[in-house]
Amino acid sequence: MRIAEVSEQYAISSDTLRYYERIGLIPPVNRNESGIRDYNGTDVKRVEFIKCMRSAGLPIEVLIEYVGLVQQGDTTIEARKDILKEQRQLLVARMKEMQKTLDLLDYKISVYENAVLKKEKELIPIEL
Amino acid sequence: MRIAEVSEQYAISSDTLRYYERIGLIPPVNRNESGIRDYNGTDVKRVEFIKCMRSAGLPIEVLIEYVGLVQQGDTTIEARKDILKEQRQLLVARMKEMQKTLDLLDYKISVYENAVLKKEKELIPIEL
DNA sequence: ACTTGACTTGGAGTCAACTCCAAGTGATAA
DNA sequence: TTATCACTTGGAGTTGACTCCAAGTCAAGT
Repeated sequence: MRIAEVSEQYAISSDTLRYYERIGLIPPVNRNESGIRDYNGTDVKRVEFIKCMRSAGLPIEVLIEYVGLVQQGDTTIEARKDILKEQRQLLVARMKEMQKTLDLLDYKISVYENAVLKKEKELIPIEL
Repeated sequence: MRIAEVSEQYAISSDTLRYYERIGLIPPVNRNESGIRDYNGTDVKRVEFIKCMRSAGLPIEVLIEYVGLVQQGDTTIEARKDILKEQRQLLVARMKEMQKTLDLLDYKISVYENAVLKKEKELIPIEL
């Protein structure tokens, strides 16, 4: 799979994919004879994983550490689990914050809806 | 209320509070005789609102637009409602993404837990 | 043979949102 | 009176995460 295909499939720009590789978030992708990236199944899976994690706001630094540990093999399983657990906890905290904000937004929107209704009533006398 | 108190109460740095005022996210706060900010109830409420919205990731630009409309009075109620509704929808979308990520994290963590259990079993022979 | 188009690189630029700094002021404590 | 301390300003610097660019390579189509 060429970079443009991966880019399209996951809606990540080619620039970003190269950037991820440059900073070590994705290990060096294999190249064909003319030096062009050829993403294999493992590469694509990793892109998918990164995309998912990034979409939830996990920092790139943490993800670099995590994929580094994955590369190092089974001895790092505990460390990897710890990272995921910590990020999970931070994610839950962020979601709770967002839920609070959502509740406030819903309340404010309902207040505005009522304000609009009231205005409409004023414009249309009861007799009609 | 002096800036340091507001800062402490809402865990927002004084620098950030001054920054918010400078960019128009908070309207100019009243000063005492020596030019020092004295936040009144309305100011504090606004800080609280901003903090809540920012913690959920609503962009500063959007919030500036919103508080600008609030300043302009009742004629802007529809526009304000539209902004809040749009941001609500974006927020729900982000939360859905995060829920997907949370599910994947939980799955991965459970896989790691099992891997650890398996390792422990290997170390402790059945006979014991 | 030449153009087109997708790729390559290293490095610079951008953006949002802060965060820090130097130099100055004014009220209180020793 | 002098030191301390919280505040003030305008402006510069930082951070995280991209995003863009110029110059070059290579394979395929006309």
